[in-house]
Amino acid sequence: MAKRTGEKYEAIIDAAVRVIAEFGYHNAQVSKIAREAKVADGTIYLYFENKDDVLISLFSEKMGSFISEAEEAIQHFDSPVEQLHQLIRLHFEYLESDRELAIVTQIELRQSNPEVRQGIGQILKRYLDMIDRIVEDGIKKGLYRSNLDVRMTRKLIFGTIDETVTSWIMNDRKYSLLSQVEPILELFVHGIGHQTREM
Amino acid sequence: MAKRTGEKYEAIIDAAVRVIAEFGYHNAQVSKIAREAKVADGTIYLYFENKDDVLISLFSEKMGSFISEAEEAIQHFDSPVEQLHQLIRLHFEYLESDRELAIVTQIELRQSNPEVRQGIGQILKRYLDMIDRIVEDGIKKGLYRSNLDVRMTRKLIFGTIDETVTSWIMNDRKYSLLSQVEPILELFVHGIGHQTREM
Amino acid sequence: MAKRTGEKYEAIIDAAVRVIAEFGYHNAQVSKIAREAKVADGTIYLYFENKDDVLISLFSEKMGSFISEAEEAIQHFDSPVEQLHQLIRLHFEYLESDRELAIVTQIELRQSNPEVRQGIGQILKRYLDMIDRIVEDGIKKGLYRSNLDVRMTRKLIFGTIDETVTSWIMNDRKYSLLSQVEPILELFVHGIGHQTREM
Amino acid sequence: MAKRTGEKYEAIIDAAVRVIAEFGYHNAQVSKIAREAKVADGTIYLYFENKDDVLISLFSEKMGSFISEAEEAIQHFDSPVEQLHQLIRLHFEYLESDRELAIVTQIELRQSNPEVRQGIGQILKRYLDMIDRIVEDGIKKGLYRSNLDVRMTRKLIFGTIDETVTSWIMNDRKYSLLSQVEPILELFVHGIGHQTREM
DNA sequence: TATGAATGAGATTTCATTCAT
DNA sequence: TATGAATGAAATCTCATTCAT
Repeated sequence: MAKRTGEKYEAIIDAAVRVIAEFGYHNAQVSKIAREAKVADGTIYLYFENKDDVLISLFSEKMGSFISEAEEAIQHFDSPVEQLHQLIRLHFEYLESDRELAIVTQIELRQSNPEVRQGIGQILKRYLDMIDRIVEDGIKKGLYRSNLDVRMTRKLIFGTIDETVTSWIMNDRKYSLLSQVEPILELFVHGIGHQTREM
Repeated sequence: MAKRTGEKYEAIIDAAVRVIAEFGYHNAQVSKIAREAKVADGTIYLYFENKDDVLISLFSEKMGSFISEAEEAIQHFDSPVEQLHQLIRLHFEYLESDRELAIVTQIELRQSNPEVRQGIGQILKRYLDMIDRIVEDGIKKGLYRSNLDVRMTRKLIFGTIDETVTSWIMNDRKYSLLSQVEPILELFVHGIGHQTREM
Repeated sequence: MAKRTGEKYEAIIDAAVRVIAEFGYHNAQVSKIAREAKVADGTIYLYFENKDDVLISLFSEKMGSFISEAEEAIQHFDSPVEQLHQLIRLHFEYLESDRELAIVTQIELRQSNPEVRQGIGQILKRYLDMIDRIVEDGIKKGLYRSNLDVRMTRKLIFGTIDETVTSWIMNDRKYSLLSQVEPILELFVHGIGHQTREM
Repeated sequence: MAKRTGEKYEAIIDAAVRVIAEFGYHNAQVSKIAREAKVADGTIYLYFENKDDVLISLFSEKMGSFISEAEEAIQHFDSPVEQLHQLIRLHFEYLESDRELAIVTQIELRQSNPEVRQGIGQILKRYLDMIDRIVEDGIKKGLYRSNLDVRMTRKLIFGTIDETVTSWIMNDRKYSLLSQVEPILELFVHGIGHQTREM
C-alpha cells in the first residue's frame, strides 16, 4: 500500500530529520512533519505505513545508504587497518557534514519505542557485520592479534565510535569530529597500555 | 515536600524497576507501579515529585549507590590497570546479579524524556570522572601510554562497556557478562594490533 | 491554531450552555460537553485552546454579542433616560428569552477559576462603559443630577440589575423579569425617598 | 460529632480566612488551612463536618456576627433613613477594617460550590430581611415613597452595596470604602434624576 | 482529643490515524 | 493522489477524607 519512492517520500523523510533535530523526538508530531514537508497529514500515510515506518525509513535511507557507500569504499583498501581507518573517517565525515542527521540518529531516535529501535538495529547489523569482516580479515592477515574475540572487538570499535559521536553532539560539536579519527584508531590498534608487548 | 526515604520509598523504586523491566518504559504507568508496590497511586506523590522523579531516583539509587561502592572499592588497589579491571568487574557483576535493573538502565530508561535523561546524565558523570581519574593516574604512573587523550580514552572505556552490557541484554543474556571482563581489559590494554610497538 | 468559527464552534458553545445549565459548572466535563455537541472530545480542541477558552468564548459570544446589539440599539434614542430604559429592557429580554444562558452567566460561571473570571470581566467592561456613557450624557443634558458620581452611579445601576437577574433565577423564575424593568427604572430615577427635592 | 466551639475551632476559621485571602479559593487546600491553623489535617474534621462546613461556618461566624451587631445597632435610630445610613456605614466599616475577610466573602467564596453558596445564602437572608424591615418602616413612616416595591428596593440596596464593595476590592482598595457611604445613601434616597418630582 | 500517612476517584488534553471529499 | 477535519483512547496528578495509633 505504502509507496516507498517519489519526491514526497523523500520530502517527508527530510522534513522528519529537520523537525526531530529542531524540536526533539518527543515533539516531532506527524502533523509538524507534514507541515514541514508541505504535504497534508494524510499524505504521509500514502507513503508510509505509520509514524514508526517514517522513523525507520529515515534511518534506513540515511544510514543505510551511508553503509552501502562505506562498504564500497573500503574495498579499495587492502589493509584491514586502513579499512578500519577509512570506515571511521567516512562515518565521522558523514555525520559531521550533516549535523541535523547526527542529532537525529545519535540522540533523538534512541528515545523511540521498541519497534523503531528494532528496525534501526536491523540496519545497524550491516554496519556491525562490516566491522566483523575487517577484524576477521585483520586477524587472518596477521595485522590484528590472533587471539582477538571478534564479537568483543566489534563492541570495542562500535561502542567507542558511537560514544565519540554522541559525546561530540552533546558538547555542541565544539570541536571537529574528523580530528578524532587518528586518536581513535591509535587507541584501537595500540590500546592504552605502555610497552604492552613486553609486559 | 516529597519524602525521599522510608520503606515505601524503596518499595516504589523496586516496583518501578520490576514493572519497567516487565512491561517496558512505555507501558509503565504510575498506577501499574503503585499496584506493584502495593500502595495507592497518590502515595507515590508523597515520596516523589512526579513520575520523572521516580525514574531519576531509581537511577540515582541503583546506579548512584553502585558508583559509590565502586569508588570505594577501587581505592584498595594501587595499580590503575587493576583499578580498571575491578571497575569493569564490579560493573558487570552488579548488572549480572540484577537482570531487571540491567534491562531498565541499559534499555528502557534510554527511551525516557529529556528531563529524565538529563537527571541520568548527571549521575553518570561521576562514573565518567572515575574513569578519568584511573586513566590520569595510569599515565602518571607510566602504566598507560603517556600520549593518551584522556577524554578519548574515557570514551573507549565507557563506550565499550556500555555496548557490551547492552549487547548482553539484547542477546537475552545467553552468556555470562562476567566472562567478558578479561577480554575487555585485554583489549583496552593491548589494543587490537599485533606487535604494534614495532610497526 | 484554534479555529474560532464554524458550525461546530457554535455547536460546542451551545452544548456547553446546556450542559452547564443542567449539571452545574462543577459537573460540566469536557467529555459531557462533547457528547452533547455530538463531536469527539478532541474536536473541542480544534476550536478552542482549552476548557477555559470554551467558557470565556461562551460568555464572549453570548454576552458580547448582546452588548454589541445593545450598544447599537440605544443609539436610536436621544434621551439618556430612555437609553437606560432600553438597556435594562434589552438585558432582561435577552436573559428571559434564554433561561439556560441566564443560569450559566449569572450563577454557574461565577464559580469558575480566576482565568475565566478575568476573561469575563474584560467582556463586562464594555457593558460598564456603556452605562458610564449614558450617565455622563444624562448629566450633560441636565436629565440626571449634576453632582452624580459616575462611578458610583454605575455601581448602582449594574449592581441592581445584576442582583435582580440573579434573584429572578434563584427564585426559579417564577415571575417575569421584564415586569421588573419599569420598577427598576423608577427607582433609579426617583430614588426611594419621598418628596426628596423639597426636603 | 463536629464540635463547633473552642480555641481550635476559631483558629481553623481564622486560618481559613488568611489562606483563602492569600492564595485564593482554588488554592486553599484543607492541608494548607490546617498548617496555617497549626493543627493536623485530621483535626479539622473533629471540629467541622467537611471542607464546605468550614467555609459556611466561616461566613456564618464572620458575617453572621456582623449582622447581629448591625441589627442591634440600627435599633438605636428611629429614622429609617438614618437606619439605612448606619447599616451601610457599619457594613463598610466592618469590611474596611478586615480586608482579608472582605476578599474572602466578597470575591473568593463566590467561586465555591452550590452547597456552600446555599449556606451563605441562608445567612445573607437575615441581612436582606433587615433591609426589608427598614424599607417597610420607611414607607410606613412616610419617609420613603409609598409605591415602593419592597423586594425591588431591597435588590437596589443590596446589589449596589455588594457591587460597591466588590469594586473596592477589585481596585485594590485604593480609596476609602467609608467615603462611599454618603454618596450611596444620596443616590438611594434621591435617585439619579434631576428635579424628578416636578417632571 | 489529636495526628498525619495513606487513600483512590476523577478529568483535561494530546496526537497518531482515518476517511469522506 | 491528496487533503485535513475529525476521532477517541489513554495517563498523570490532586486533594478531601479516613483511621490506626
